[in-house]
Amino acid sequence: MATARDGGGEWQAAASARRGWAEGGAGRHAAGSAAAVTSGAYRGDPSSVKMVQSDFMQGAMAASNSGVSQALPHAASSPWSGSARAAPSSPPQPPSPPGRAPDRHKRRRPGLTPATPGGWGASHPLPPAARPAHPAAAAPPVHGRGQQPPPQSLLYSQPGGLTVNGMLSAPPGPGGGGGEAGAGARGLSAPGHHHHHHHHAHPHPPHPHHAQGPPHHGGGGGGAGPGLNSHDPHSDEDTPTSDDLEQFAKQFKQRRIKLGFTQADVGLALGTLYGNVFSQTTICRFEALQLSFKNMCKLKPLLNKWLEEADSSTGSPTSIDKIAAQGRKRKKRTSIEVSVKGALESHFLKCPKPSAQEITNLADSLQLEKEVVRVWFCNRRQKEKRMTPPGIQQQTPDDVYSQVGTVSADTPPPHHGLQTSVQ
DNA sequence: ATGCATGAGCC
DNA sequence: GCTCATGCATA
Repeated sequence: MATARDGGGEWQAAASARRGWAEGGAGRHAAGSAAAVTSGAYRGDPSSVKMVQSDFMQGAMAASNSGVSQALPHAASSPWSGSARAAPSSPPQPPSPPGRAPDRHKRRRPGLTPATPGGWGASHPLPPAARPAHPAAAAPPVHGRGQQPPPQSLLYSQPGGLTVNGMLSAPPGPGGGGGEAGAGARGLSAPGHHHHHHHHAHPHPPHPHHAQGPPHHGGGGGGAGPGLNSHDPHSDEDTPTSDDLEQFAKQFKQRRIKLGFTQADVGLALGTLYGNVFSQTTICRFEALQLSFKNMCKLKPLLNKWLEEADSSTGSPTSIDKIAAQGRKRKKRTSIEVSVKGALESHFLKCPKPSAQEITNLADSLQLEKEVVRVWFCNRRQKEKRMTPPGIQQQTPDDVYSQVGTVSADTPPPHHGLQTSVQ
């Protein structure tokens, strides 16, 4: 027990074999002594799982599956915004399964099911108070979570079958033109100066590891006066500034909540509207600015459209299901012990990018699988690149009565456990 | 809300 | 093997 071992090694089912997790790894993970445990027992039942979770509102996330995004390759590599390394030559070519021929290698194509009747694990116990008479077109959260979804027959899941409109193939962006907005822009500028994207020719971020200079958070001094910006953001379809993104994210969250939608609802709705489904996680991270700048830029237009849709509440019944999870199983999440985590962080401070050998040593000394350690470092680095470093808190307009200490002198709490209320 | 994980694309 | 986008599973 308490080992990183899987409950029988079955989680590796379908395509996971690629990583060799279950192949050669079977013998080496005697790891878990005390360093890491895989909490809970895995459920190898692809059909019975999902929907078991959710105490509050996370129901819909069960429905989201990685297979979806894979089915829409153009979703991952922002076609409208220049991407540093995302297929520069991939046209917004919507539906063409064979069209992805130019792929070099590893491109798995999950046998996607047309639609899953029970896929909509749906959402949430809507707070009656928060649910206005706005049955937005996006995600009609009318039926309870355990209930049968209405016999919808809308299929959009198939890459070739979707194309609800022409919008998919015609992103509002500059297309291939504005290709420079991408990676280089991640370095946020200090408030007061708008960063001008000067793409770095080399993969060296100007700042090794420290706060990405998150723009001022509405806090400001003195009071409830939000007169921070003279201009009105959230209207630009082109490369927004980090400040714009912050504003938009905040506003988006407000609206979303007012309309009574959960993050999961939105993620699903994006799928129904544009064919790109997103999980609760992603929406959450967007709102919290915990994505890379580039990623934020990519998502913003989508969310903006959703807002418009939801706002106008065009009562067009557009609920659909999404593709269900395939047999693909996932490695059980390793739970790294606190002390071990501390050790990892120490090493990270000294060396954010340890060599393979170092990783091996570290893994050995910590009694973790090498992969776990490697992934940990990857994730750690990624975290460093987020727009908003953990610890800062975005205050909602409700928090205008902040401390009287004027221009902030206190240290913000390490984490915010306070949400606006319902999710 | 977040930690660990997967996978595409790249080098 | 890395980065980056993304999400399942979990706290």
